[in-house]
Amino acid sequence: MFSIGEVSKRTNIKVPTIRYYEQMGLIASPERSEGNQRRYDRDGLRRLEFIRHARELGFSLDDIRDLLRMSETTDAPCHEDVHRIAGEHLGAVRARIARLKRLEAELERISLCDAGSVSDCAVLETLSDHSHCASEH
Amino acid sequence: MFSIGEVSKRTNIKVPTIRYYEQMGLIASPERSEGNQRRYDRDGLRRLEFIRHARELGFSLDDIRDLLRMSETTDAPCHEDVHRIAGEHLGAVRARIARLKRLEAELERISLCDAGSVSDCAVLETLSDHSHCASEH
DNA sequence: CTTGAAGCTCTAGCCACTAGAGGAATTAAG
DNA sequence: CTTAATTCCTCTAGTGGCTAGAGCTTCAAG
Repeated sequence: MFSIGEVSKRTNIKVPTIRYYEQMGLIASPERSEGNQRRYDRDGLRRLEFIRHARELGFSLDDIRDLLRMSETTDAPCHEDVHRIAGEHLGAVRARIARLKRLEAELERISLCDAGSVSDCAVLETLSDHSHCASEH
Repeated sequence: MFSIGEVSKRTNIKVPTIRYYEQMGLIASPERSEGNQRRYDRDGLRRLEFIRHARELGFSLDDIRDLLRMSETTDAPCHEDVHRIAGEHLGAVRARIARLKRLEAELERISLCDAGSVSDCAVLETLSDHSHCASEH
């Protein structure tokens, strides 16, 4: 049995966040000690690890609720849903990467321009004038 | 003189967002018509374009407040600050790209695995078991 | 002059936490 | 066994960056 602090250390999820997940119905209310403190078992720990991992992958708490529900039942259609959710998410992640790469290029241009030659540095002009952009966005 | 709706169309910033920026002190309160409606001039428009562009580059409203302040004064140290802010931001963007690429790889693995062979599909196991990850995160 | 779109202010909601107050329980040291 | 430090509890409120809606007023086209 683990205290919430233990679980926090093991999962790298902050204590208030664990309580928040409980409140949001992502995890069941765990048993309590005589003094009303939360006590988690291995299963609770696993569930939180699942959640943290899915969060790192960028899934919303709503998605995770679905994924967790699916992970409890083992029917075929549910698993298709898992693939659908992951697939949708993959698209979004790819779009974000593409977008960030454009931003990277522009920021590079901004932050590498010579900071010494003050007056003709185009940083702020770049920020205000869209036509300076290397790519549209 | 442009109405807030005009400005919204020209800058692609939604009307309530423009009012929000005013409330947050990012733009000055514009003149008003006789009937108390906001009227913007070219300068107001430019300022909002600056903001939108900086937002697209991922700067926070706080950063943008600084950048705007700098864009009004033209001293050397300020411009160095611009470079610093942009540089810091570049680092963060690069980190995000790297992280997203790892996620992309993992999501690819999840969403491409055969949805037909149900029972031994490792999607949910992947989500729960960190050791399956191709790279640590 | 009418009507419908667009404007106004104000409050509240969104997500996923995070912070703080004020108090109770647990644990390690002496 | 007692003390002191730490962790835990609940509860409320705040964060960023908007977004939505209610209920009203103003503007512009026909």
